[in-house]
Amino acid sequence: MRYNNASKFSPDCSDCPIRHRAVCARCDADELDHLERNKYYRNFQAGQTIVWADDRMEFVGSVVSGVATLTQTMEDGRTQMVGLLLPSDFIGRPDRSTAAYDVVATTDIVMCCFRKKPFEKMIENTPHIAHRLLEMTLDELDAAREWMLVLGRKTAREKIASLLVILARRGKLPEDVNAPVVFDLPLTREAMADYLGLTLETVSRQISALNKDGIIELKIKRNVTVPDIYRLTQEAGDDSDGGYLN
Amino acid sequence: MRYNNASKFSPDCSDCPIRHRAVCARCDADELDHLERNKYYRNFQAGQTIVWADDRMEFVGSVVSGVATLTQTMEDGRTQMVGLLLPSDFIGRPDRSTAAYDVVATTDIVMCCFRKKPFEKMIENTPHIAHRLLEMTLDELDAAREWMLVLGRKTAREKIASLLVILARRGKLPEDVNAPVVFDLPLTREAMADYLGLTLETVSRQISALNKDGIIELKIKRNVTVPDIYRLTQEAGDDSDGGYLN
DNA sequence: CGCTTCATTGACGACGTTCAAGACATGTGG
DNA sequence: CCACATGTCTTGAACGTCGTCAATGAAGCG
Repeated sequence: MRYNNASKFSPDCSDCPIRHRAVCARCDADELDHLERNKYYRNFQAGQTIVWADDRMEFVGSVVSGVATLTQTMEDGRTQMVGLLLPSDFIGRPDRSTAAYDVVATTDIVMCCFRKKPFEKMIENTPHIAHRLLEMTLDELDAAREWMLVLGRKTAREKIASLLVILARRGKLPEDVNAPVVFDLPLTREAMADYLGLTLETVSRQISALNKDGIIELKIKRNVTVPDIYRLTQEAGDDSDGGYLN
Repeated sequence: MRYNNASKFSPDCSDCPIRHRAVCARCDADELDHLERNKYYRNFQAGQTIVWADDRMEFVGSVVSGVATLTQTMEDGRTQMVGLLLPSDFIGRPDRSTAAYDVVATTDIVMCCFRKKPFEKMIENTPHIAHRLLEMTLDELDAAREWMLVLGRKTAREKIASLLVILARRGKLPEDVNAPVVFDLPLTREAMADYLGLTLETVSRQISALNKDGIIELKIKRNVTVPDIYRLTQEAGDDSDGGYLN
């Protein structure tokens, strides 16, 4: 949406919108300087595949703006999304030459990239990067495990509510916990289905049901208003109200 | 089974059965020396809870022998296993004071432990440990994502077959890929159900079906013979035959 | 305007859950 | 040695959630 070409970004890391959350979060001025000299921006359009599973991966990088997905596909075509990449999330694994999953941009997206070899050297020489990368990986592992509960044990309605809770929280600061939340869905019904282990028809039906029950309000198909986050959280089955995961 | 008390282990890391796979795998002699002075062994019996979710975690450690599970439980009692911990796997997260999940021993188990504070210092001072821990965490993340596909998109029969493939491979070297594999199930039907997002009845039925179809052979309830791993792999839906994940 | 993509809704059926009974193995006490 | 209890597993029958197949609607675009 905003930021649909790389030139909109200054090369100055200190202005970067993901400065304090990305893999560079713990770096000091010197380290940032070094990153600055090696980084380059890349743009991808909505729907474009950023990386193909099993292909050689010659770069790694952070999502600066936009949304991407990690998906896995079986030979008969069944697909499961295994990661949702939002701004500040990291793509690519050091020490591995090929990608394990497809990475697809679901909106226009800007990435801050590094060639893989130099980045691996930086990890070795810059403990702050290595440390932050471990921290982020552990957070992703927690998120994946949270999602395993959703996939394995929740009903269709709870699954939809769980996804909406995540999307509603991400981006919003927890200050106005009780204020209505409005946001656009960055995913199609099919992508949501792939995330939740459902069919797109079931996703559609459950969203309609939540709408009818007043848990959410849909004016336009992709725009959601959540009048009461707490009720939505209850529908998700996560009734331990206060706690936000990260 | 073997190793049901700590005294069976020499304090010498170089004799350790998980020496080359655990968090210490990359350490040199000096570093190992330091670990040796700080480690201590702990035993847990089958069924015993090693860590309770949300409890304070004052140690971290590696599974030396035996099997443990990570599980998550909803208020209404639904539970989902989110990790299966086999020898060399690591328990505990540096930089976090409380456990995120229940950790339960499903067999008698021996762990090689470190108090948390000293271990965090060692991570900072010993890049080999930090690096290996990142590597292991990335592997766990891949395993979790693999499991998300199982939970979200596979049928009950494929789920059971997937679990059996993992258990059959782990421990066996891939040299005799085509030889029959025999092993004991370290999990009850209920634990398998919790792993797979099924009920224990469905697990039982599908195991019986695989037995009837000759994919596996059950003489005793907990002992499985796999005459042809390739057929089992096909039943799991992972027909890209050769590739073992790690 | 037709074409494509995305979403909604209905009818029907399959797969897995739920509820229930019983089998099997192990251990305890009379 | 048997009676009885307990935990684990198996099997059956009925039900319900969600998937499948299909038709229709809504929005964007050349």
